[in-house]
Order: sequence, then C-alpha cells, then structure tokens
Amino acid sequence: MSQKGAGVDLDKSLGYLLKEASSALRAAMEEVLRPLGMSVTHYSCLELLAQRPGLSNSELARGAFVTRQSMNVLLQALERDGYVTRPAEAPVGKVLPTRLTPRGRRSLEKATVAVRSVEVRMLAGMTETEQSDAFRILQNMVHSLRDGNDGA
Amino acid sequence: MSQKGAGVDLDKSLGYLLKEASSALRAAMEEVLRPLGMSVTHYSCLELLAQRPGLSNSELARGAFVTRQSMNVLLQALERDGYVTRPAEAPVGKVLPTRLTPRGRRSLEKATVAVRSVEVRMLAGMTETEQSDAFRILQNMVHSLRDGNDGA
DNA sequence: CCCTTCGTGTCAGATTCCTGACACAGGCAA
DNA sequence: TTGCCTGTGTCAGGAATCTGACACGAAGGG
Repeated sequence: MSQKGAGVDLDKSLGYLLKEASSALRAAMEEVLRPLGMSVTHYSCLELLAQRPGLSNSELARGAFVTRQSMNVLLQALERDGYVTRPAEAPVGKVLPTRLTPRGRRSLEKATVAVRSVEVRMLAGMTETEQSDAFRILQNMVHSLRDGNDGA
Repeated sequence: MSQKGAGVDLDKSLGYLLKEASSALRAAMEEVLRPLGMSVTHYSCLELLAQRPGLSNSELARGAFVTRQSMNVLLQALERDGYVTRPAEAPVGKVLPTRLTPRGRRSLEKATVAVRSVEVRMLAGMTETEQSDAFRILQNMVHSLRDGNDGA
C-alpha cells in the first residue's frame, strides 16, 4: 500500500527472514490441515507419536513447541476421540506413555500426505545440495542459540 | 529421558528444523527483551516503525506476523505510554500513520542492542557465504510457499 | 456518474495458550 | 537411610491472540 521509500530492506535480517519462513510454513500447513479438521499442533503430536511410540506428555510438548499444559488438553481430546491411548496408571513413576490407536494412525496418514505436499512445495526449486546446506545451517543456528540460552 | 530407539530423526525434516530454529530464536529474543519489559511483537513494531516511519496499523500487523486487532491493542498501549504517536484524524482515508516518539526511539535503541547480540550469537560459526546462502534459500522457501498459498 | 472491489480501523466474543503453583516419583550423593 | 534436585502430571487463573463482523474511504471499470 504505502511503501514510501521503495522498501528499506534492512529489516530483512536472517532473523526476520527466519520468522517469515516459519510463519509461511505454518500458514501453509494450517491451510492443508484445516480440511482434515486438524491443527498443526494436533498433527505434530500424532507425527511424533508415530515416530517415537510411548512418548510422555512432557516430551510431546517439547517436541511440538508448546507447554505441558497445552499438550495435555490436546492429549485429553485425542484420547476422548480415540486417536491415542494412555494407560490409566503409570507403569513407572508418573509418566503416562502415549500410543497411537489404529484410528489415530489412519488419521495421521491422510495428514502426512497433505503436509508432505507442503514440504515438497517449499523445497521446490532447491537442489539437493541446497537442501543439505540449509539443513546444516539451520542446525548450526539452533545449536548456537541453545548454547547461549541453556549454558549461560 | 526416554529416547528409546536412539532417536529416530525422521522428524528432522527441514520443516521441523525451521520451526525449531524459529522457536529457539524467539525464545532467545524473549529472554533478552524481558529485562527491558518488552515483548518480541513490541520490539518488532518499534523496529518496523524506525525503518519505515508512518506505517499503518495493518501494515505493522503484517510485518510483525500478527492480526490487525492484536497490533491495534499494542499500538494503543504504546501510544498511551508515549512511545509512538498517531494523528487523531486520518490525513487520507482511514489510515492512521504511526511514528516513533523520541522516547520510543530511545527505547528501541536499547532493545536493538539486545536483539543484535542474539542475532550475532545465532550467526556464530557461520561464514559470510553460509549466511548469504541461508538468506537466499530462506527467501526461496518463502516465495515457494507464498506462491502456492496466494496464487492458487 | 455509479457501483463493485479492496483495504482499513474498530467493536465484540471466544478461543487458545501461557504463567504460576502444587504434590509426587526417581536418581544421586552424603 | 536421608536429603536434594530434576522431571512429571495436574489444577486454576489470567494474559495474549485470533475469528467474525461492521461501516467507512479509496480505486477502478462500466
């Protein structure tokens, strides 16, 4: 609309661009997951459980980048609707290992197809080398940021 | 804690890693901005106004990846506290161009120092080439995702 | 000129998510 | 054993954000 000064792109720092990319990815995922009645966190939870069965609520929360409390309400809904199961009693300690039900697995399959299409679109026009470069660079960023956060 | 199968890293897709990096960046920014009594959106708003004075509420919202409504409540608070100014009447149309006050500019300067330290830490161990590679690749991702979103 | 479309600012309601706090279980060292 | 610390599940409470909807102004085509 305005764009007075032809666009000062100083705010196009890598940090801003990172947020922009992440935002675009999330929006694209929400768009393809909405027809399936599924949110991004919803999908993330199922995907995590498929790859690492028996994860606890807290571990799922960390993996999906939400708090334990948020993940807990989601898990209760998923359990109520029959997508996951949790033992009534903790086998050891207080940890309640969660597992996908067949219904949850079927639901995840459809979602995975949708999400994979988004990721394919995101990687369109990128060579294999670029993808592995991006992977390494992003891992480097995460590591650098975490070191400063946790360690200090 | 559990890590049963030595870590199936299939979920380490570029999409997941992107979210991870963005999450780590946001957490690091929140950490350094908290002592200044400032949130990430708060800072983003000020930084946008510094680089493009006179942005409207809607434009600020898009730039900070929140809704117009959210940005509006933030702007009201910033105006109330004397960090920004908005004309009482729209010079043209309904758009209320927003500008930083000297106080807002001073506040931003301190925040910029803090945020820049985070970005420096994030880029630690990355060569100039890697940074420009990352920049180009991320821009490519955003473009690919947006094309599919808007165009279709 | 009219009128359709787009963008904007704003109001209200509702949802989501997080912050804070508690009790409990396991690991580890003294 | 005892004590300390970490991690977990859970219960409110509240803050932040979003969704839905409205009227108004500007731009473009008929």
